[in-house]
Amino acid sequence: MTNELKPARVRFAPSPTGHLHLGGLRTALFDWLYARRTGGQFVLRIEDTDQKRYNPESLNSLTRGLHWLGLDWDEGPDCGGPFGPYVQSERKAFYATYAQQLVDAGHAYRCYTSETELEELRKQGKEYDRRHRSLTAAQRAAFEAEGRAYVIRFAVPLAGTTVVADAVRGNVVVENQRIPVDPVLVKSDGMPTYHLAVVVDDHLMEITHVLRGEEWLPSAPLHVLIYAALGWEKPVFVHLPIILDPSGKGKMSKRKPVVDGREMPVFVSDFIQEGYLPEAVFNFLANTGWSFDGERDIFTRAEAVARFDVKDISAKATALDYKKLEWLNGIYIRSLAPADLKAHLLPFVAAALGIDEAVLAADQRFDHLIPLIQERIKLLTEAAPLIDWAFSEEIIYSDPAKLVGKKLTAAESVAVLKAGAALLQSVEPFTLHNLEEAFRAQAETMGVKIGSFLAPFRVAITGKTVSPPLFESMVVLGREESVRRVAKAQAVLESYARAAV
RNA sequence: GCCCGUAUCGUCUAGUGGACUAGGACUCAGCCCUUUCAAGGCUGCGACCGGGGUUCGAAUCCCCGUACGGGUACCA
Repeated sequence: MTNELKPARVRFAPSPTGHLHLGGLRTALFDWLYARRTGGQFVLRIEDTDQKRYNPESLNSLTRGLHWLGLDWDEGPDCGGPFGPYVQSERKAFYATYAQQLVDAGHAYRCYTSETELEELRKQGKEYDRRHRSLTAAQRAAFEAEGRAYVIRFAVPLAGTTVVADAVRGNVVVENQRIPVDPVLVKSDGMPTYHLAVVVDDHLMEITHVLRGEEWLPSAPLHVLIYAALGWEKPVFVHLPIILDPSGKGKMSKRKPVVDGREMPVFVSDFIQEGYLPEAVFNFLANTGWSFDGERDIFTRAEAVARFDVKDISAKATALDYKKLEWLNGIYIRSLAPADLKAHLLPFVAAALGIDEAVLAADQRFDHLIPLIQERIKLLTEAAPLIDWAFSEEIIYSDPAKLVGKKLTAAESVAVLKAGAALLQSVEPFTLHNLEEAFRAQAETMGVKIGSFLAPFRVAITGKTVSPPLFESMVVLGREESVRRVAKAQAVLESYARAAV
């Protein structure tokens, strides 16, 4: 298709403080979508300017999460690029240079107020009072002579307004007086704050579109002011709507929300662990805050890339609909070729059953079971409980009453089981078709509805009242084991029937 | 408190002044199919936050109110 959009340079700039969150993943996804749509570049940059909250493990989980979703970047800490380094802690020299430039131009100043002094102000309900904004040379020299630590603060204009041009909201106008009083640009430890670093890096890396969460909108005017003070051209701001807790009240937090009594995943690692397919999460996330069109909910990566545009992003915060995500995951599971589903299922089922992956992979029963459960699961984790019976040595009929078919007495169920056992032994060959034919004929002969007739066998074979299709299950198990289970069930039910009388 | 943003079925959304008796999807209910459970098919319930304007005409534009969300750090 013709590409009418200019190639964009976008970046995903997470801070490595913990696990990658769904909201962060969505931001990364939109970044990627826009870069790919326009034929531009997707840059990964690590914003680790807060050494107190730095968590070295988060970088791994971050790249793992992005790769899992199928996102790739053109420049970043791992692969380098022409605008490196891509880790902010390695870019301190840049920030120092531009901070000094701002100070020299009178747009920023050294503030010697200590954190304890600030704390006292705060206790009195006051904010910073710009006390060092216009120090005389002598005052400044005195502080320096004392060896006092300082921060560099931005001198926010005392009057006027600042306009943030946001691609999804239009112009947001803010009075400069409402911008927080002279925000810190460089901390006393020499590290820049987000505000300085993000502006310097986005400019130096030639970022054209800044996609980030809406929580940044309030500080965007400050950023606009910094761009102006430095004489730089601004990027296009695209503030993405916040992803809300499923209840719709409040941002998603680290705490797992509970839906229908179940705890739902919040970190990307949770989604991986709980059996979600990356394609489904991709599709779902693309639909939160953006939509393919009014009619289709399901689309491929390529289709999303071909249609994505930042101007179509919604400004409305969205509650996470886990039910819909699960439904979508089910759709994607059903669309998988059996071999692919097997590959996805292997680690989950092997772990749940306590079987070695290689052993399970070679087990023919597993192959035969997969098509039987494909349309019955929404999550990969749901497979094991559906097929564990096929791999257990012994079925325990702890509740013999379950072996009784609907509208049947225990004694009648014993008779059913007995008749079926005979069939299991005689059917030749032991195939789906033959079994079904024989059982249906027998049920009719005995005047029992097929559903009731089969119920005792379902429990005998699988130990459960809900299972994959029965005849298929018997075939998977084989004649011998099927006969053995039915015989045991029959014995259990007989003694239960006797006791009941 | 102050600042900013947002406001269509319970949820995700389509809708950019007339094509809207407001469309799709999830959820929920019912029916069909059916060896259980699913899957699938069909049907149904269900919304333009309120009030003022502007206009021949408003879900769509403006104002006020309300509600919700976000921000208000030497965190990002």
